[in-house]
Amino acid sequence: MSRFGGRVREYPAVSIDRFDHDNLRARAYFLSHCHKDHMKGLRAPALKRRLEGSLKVKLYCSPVTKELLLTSWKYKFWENHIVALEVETPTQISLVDETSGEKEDIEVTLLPAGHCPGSVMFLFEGENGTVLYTGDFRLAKGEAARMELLHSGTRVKDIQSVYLDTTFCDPKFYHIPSREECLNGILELVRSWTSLTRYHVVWLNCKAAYGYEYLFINLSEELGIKVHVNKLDMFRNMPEILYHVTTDRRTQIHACRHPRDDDCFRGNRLPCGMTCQSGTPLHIISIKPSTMWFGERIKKTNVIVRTGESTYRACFSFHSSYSEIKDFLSYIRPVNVYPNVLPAGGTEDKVMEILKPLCRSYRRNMEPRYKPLGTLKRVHQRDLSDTDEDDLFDSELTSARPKIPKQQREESRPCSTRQSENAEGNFNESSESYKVTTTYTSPKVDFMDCEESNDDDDDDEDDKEEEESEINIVQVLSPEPDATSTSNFKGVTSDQQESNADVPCWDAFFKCNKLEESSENEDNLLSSADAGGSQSLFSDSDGVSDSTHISSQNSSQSTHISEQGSQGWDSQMDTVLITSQERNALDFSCFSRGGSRTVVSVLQETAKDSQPDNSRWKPLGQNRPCAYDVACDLKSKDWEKDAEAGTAGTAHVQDVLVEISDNSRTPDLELRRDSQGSSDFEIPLTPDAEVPRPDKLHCLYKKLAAGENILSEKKVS
DNA sequence: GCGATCAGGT
DNA sequence: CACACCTGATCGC
Repeated sequence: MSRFGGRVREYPAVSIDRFDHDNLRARAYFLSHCHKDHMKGLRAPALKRRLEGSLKVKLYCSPVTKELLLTSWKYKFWENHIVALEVETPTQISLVDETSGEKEDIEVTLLPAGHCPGSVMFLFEGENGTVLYTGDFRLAKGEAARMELLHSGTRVKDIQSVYLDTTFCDPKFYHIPSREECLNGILELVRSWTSLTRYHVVWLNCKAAYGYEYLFINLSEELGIKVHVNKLDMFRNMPEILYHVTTDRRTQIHACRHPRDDDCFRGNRLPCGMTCQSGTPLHIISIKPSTMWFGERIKKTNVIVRTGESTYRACFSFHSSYSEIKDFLSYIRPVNVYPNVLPAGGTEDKVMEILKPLCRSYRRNMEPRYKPLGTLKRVHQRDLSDTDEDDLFDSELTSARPKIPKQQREESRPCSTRQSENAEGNFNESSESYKVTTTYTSPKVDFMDCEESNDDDDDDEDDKEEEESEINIVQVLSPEPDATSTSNFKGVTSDQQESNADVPCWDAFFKCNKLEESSENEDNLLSSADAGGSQSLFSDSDGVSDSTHISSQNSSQSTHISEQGSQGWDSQMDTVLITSQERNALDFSCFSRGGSRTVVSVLQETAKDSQPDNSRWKPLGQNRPCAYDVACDLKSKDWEKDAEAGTAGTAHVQDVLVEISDNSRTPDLELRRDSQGSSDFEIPLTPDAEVPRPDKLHCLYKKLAAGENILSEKKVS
């Protein structure tokens, strides 16, 4: 929870996300998003009074935030005092002191924050320097590098201070599965359940807060099932959301709530009261979105955990993980950083210890630090969001780093035409491994801070885990093991392969982006190789493997209110607050659609991170797609393509065999981790050490296994 | 009666 | 583990 006091040191005349106490005297207010902990004092009588006596005081926020806020009658009195600022559009604001007439100009730019609909970061530029207030944010690695307006020319702006969302700024939250992984895990679970019969319904046990909309949208898009919610009037001007939610209870996906909804559920009743449909009792499972995280060295990420007979938890995070935070900050590299949040059990000092080294004000001349080897080969090309390595010896001047060249970004930018052109040639490679998804998973795994390493005994461990699965590991996708679901999966697999073969889509972009990314960042090469290699190298005996899903999907959560008329919903698109023309920015599509009951599994390996994801729908200058635009457009575009191709949609597949992957890859992984700038656990590489090659390592492992002494081969000091 | 705060719950 | 919210109790105005 935010403990930000509302004001930044550089511009004390503005208040952000806090509206009580001293903030009552602010000359301008800013609201980053519509979560209650960022709205303290916003409806207090004291502030209301102040507004009534003022012509000048305004509240600035994104159009979506304004819309959401004003939907509540409690905030209606703000109506004439809110100014919606278009995202990524620098705006000059005069801060006038109404009593003294004193005036100060400031430029503010809203940047998408990926936290919930309408969520933004504020970039302030003025006489006292450039300040970035992140609000709450979830940005995948590399996203900062793609934000045009964080740059000036080709370099990152000189940012004095960052006020940072440090919710998960603790190494124990090292990795949180990407939005796509989580989304697709949920998707496949919901798909498998709801496809059994129409009486199989899912209750998404979501909190009463904005932020789950992209989940609803994507489930609805993929499965053609709208999501039942208690209220949807706040989305009345956001057709891309509105279309996918409903107040009609006769649907198979529910996200409705009730004060005692857990009791409802226990009584086989949905929070909305539904318990049967046309006389037939419903079969309900619940899925509770929860944040799951993984320590640095965990080897697998199960994004779905079965917690009971018919209850599941699904990974879902509104906030950036530790590694994402570090990536972000080390790219921005401000002079100062101030945490907005104290992570659980953490102290300010502890957080600062982590953050300070990523700032320019930090003098690191005490001890020499070496560039980890992994970065050497990509110093010029890597993903610029990578952490500090290549600045290790640099002075402040160099902290303004080149952003990703526009052209490159353009390539990552989904564009339907380009996509279809490229698609076929590209997608095969990254989509060659498919697996029926049957996810075995243990609650322990998911909520554990897995520091256990994925070293040499991976195979053994895997065996062990499979044994465990007999006991406490559950089969997620066939909650009620029955022939139906099982055969369903199998059939699906082949379908999917077919469709993947025919339909240009997700994978095309994946590949496309991979190419893009890989020119900057070797990680993707690795994951790409992994994805391709895993299947042939390690096949599961029964074609069913312990897995997590990943796949398509986008969705940055920050949003505009926007139109996007396409296909089926033109009729709903008539109310539009803002027009963000971004067609051409939109699609990297890859949505399954239509009748496809694809089941895809992705064995995901933690260290791979979410790199590929980032590239797919990055905010790209002014034409950046908003989450919903993207979601919508993706669908429609894909639909079109599917129609053209005459095939069912496809789902993206990127398999990385977790369990196995790693004997041969361990060194790479290690290196990658190092190179991504996590400095918590690793022992720094010896400066001129060579990276062991997989074959060499294999040799070493063999010797180790045989009890031979390998020390003679390596110089040990 | 209202709001702020805290405890407790999900 | 923690988020973001709700409810209910208590306190002060």
